Amino acid sequence: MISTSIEMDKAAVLLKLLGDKTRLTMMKILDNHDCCVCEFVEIFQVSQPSISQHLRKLRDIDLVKEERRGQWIFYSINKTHEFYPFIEQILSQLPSQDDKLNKLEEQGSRITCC
Amino acid sequence: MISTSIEMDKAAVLLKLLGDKTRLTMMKILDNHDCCVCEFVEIFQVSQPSISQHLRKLRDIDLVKEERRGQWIFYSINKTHEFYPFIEQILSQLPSQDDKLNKLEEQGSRITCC
DNA sequence: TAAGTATATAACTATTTGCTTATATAGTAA
DNA sequence: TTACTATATAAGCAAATAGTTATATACTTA
Repeated sequence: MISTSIEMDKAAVLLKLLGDKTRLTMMKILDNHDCCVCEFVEIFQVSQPSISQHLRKLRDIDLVKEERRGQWIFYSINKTHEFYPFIEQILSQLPSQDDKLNKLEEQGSRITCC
Repeated sequence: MISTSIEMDKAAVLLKLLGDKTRLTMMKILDNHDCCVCEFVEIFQVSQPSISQHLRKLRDIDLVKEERRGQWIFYSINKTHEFYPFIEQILSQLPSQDDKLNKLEEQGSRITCC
């Protein structure tokens, strides 16, 4: 059946996107907090373009939204995505990543940046 | 925390494995039925080595088990896997792939082979 | 035993991926 | 305006991926 086939296609695409530790952690964080690019750069200790490219992949299929706030661009989860319930159910089974944001806060990186 | 990090690692590895349409469909089928290699070859219309290689990846992290039955080697889901509940919850949200096995049955491929 | 069938592995290839550095774009503030 | 900050994009590269064909292994059956 065509609809079935399309859904498996879409599911595989989503799972592949989540099948990268950086993106998976991003999504887990974004599920509870909006974040800007520079925060992710700090958290993952990779280059800013690398973070931008991960976010672009997530944005390209509408999993996340971007919103400019002054100098910064904040990313948030798109909870209206057709597949958000699917994604959410996966994310809910992962350990909280709040410690990473807390660490930023302690460093002052969260406040400085956003 | 190290344990958290390890779990995100493992989850990403699992999701990456599921993030391939062939393997995802295999897992969905195996969740309800044992299958042998030649059935998958018929279903996916790719070469036998390609199927063997996908199954090997799934077996390498113990997601599936193999069992010889006479001339054939049957694969089944390893329901005792530490992460099986995680996997199962994903698979449960996918459309049934039974039509693919039914089609084999109609062709006589299922009976002939296994 | 020899021939046939099922599966695994090896070797190769084209494509995709995730990273990097360099640069472009866009907003902020002096 | 000019300098600065935040982000995106381009280009290039090494590694990973998924497929192929050729071949090896292992069981079945005559």
